[in-house]
Amino acid sequence: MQSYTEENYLKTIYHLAESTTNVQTNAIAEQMQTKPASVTDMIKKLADKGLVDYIKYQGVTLTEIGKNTAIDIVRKHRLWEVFLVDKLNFKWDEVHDVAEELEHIRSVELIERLDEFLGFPKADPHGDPIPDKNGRFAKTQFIKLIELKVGDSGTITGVSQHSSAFLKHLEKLGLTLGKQIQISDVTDFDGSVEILLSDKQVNISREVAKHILISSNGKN
Amino acid sequence: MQSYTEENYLKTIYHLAESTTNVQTNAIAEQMQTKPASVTDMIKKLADKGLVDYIKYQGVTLTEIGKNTAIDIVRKHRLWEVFLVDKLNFKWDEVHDVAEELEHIRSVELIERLDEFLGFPKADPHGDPIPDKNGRFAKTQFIKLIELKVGDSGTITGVSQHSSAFLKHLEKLGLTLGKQIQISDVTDFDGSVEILLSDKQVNISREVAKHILISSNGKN
DNA sequence: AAAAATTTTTAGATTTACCTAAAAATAAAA
DNA sequence: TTTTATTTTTAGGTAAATCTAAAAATTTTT
Repeated sequence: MQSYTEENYLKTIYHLAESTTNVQTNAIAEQMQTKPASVTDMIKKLADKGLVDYIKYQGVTLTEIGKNTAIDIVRKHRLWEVFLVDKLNFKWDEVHDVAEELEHIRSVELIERLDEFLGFPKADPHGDPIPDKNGRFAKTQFIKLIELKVGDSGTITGVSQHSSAFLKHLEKLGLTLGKQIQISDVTDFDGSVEILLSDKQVNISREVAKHILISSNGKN
Repeated sequence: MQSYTEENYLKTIYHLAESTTNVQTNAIAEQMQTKPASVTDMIKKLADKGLVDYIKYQGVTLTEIGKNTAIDIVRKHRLWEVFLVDKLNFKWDEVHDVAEELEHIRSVELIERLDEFLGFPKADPHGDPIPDKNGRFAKTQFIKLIELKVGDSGTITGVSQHSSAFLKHLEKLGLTLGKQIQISDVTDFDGSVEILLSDKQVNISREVAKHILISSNGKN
């Protein structure tokens, strides 16, 4: 059994490991709003518990057990987000912080029943896949909107940024999950992208385009 | 903002204050499965924060703020219990421990929406009243089954013991909330009570009878 | 009202998760 | 390949919540 803090470290390492093999101390510290020295302390503890593999100065990787633990927390986080949106009518930009607390509630029974109550959802309100109770989930084949070329089209199926500010912005522009879009133009000057969204032209900054995930359904 | 631990102390003091004016150190320690020395430490802290009034060797009482905080935690606990039973099909003897964790989730919005989602319930699965968002709730006029006389009848509307063992036992005997009962006999020897429950005779020990709460609807 | 028993508090330690400041290792630049 | 910069670790310390053992206050009993 891990403390909330340990769980948060494991989750952070898990997410960081999606883009690098060896997760670095500083990256963890930045993500967790703490100091590198504190991270080193905790990493040692997690290593002692067999949840991470750790070589001094080389960063960490999750062990099998550590990874499963992290995935379980991610599962809980995402299921709670679905609950908040589907049942309690929260908006997708309001759920993150509460789910961040709820994910630590320890009851296998609770989560299994919640999963059932929600109808075994496959994705959370941001399009992220929800692992099943064995930790399995489909590797999603998303492409970042920024990587599409003029003429390409697809469906918005996810976002890679969960901040309220970002999500509210998307909402305002009408860029919500499930919407069909097509790239009409990419501005050389600032890299902003002009997209066609149900007969309407919408311009989004490069920064925004980086965090919208598309399931591509047709090349130019 | 209080720590989980502080919240648990406040809640415990609140419950103990239902039967005594000044809550004693040892009583808190016993209830919280900790040592009196730890209780003294925490009481000082709560007193510094203005949540309890404390005179050395004289026990504590909750201040207005402390009481409101405690009531809010009780509200959350009971709403979560309703959620677990009504929505996730937990049994009444399975909810206590999970609710004990859920009650600490800090989000006013979450609780208001949960309350609404559940249809603003007035009582939890054990018959305990749920305070509204202003902390108000009806003082319940329960009488302990043990205090009834032969011939008295009433409805089971609550229990004053939430342990799984006790609740499972009641379940087995058919003594659940809403059931009509009448006292047919009280045994001199061991104080056990013979009751009439929908044309069936059921015998319960004095210990059990102490923890069943009846809303009396007729004297002998 | 003294003696005995109980309750409560104090004093001093421990553990967890942090921190700062300085040292050590690694990586990047000259 | 040195020098410089960056990253990471170590050393030593703090605050929260706990503990044990002993002292102090209160209550009960004789």
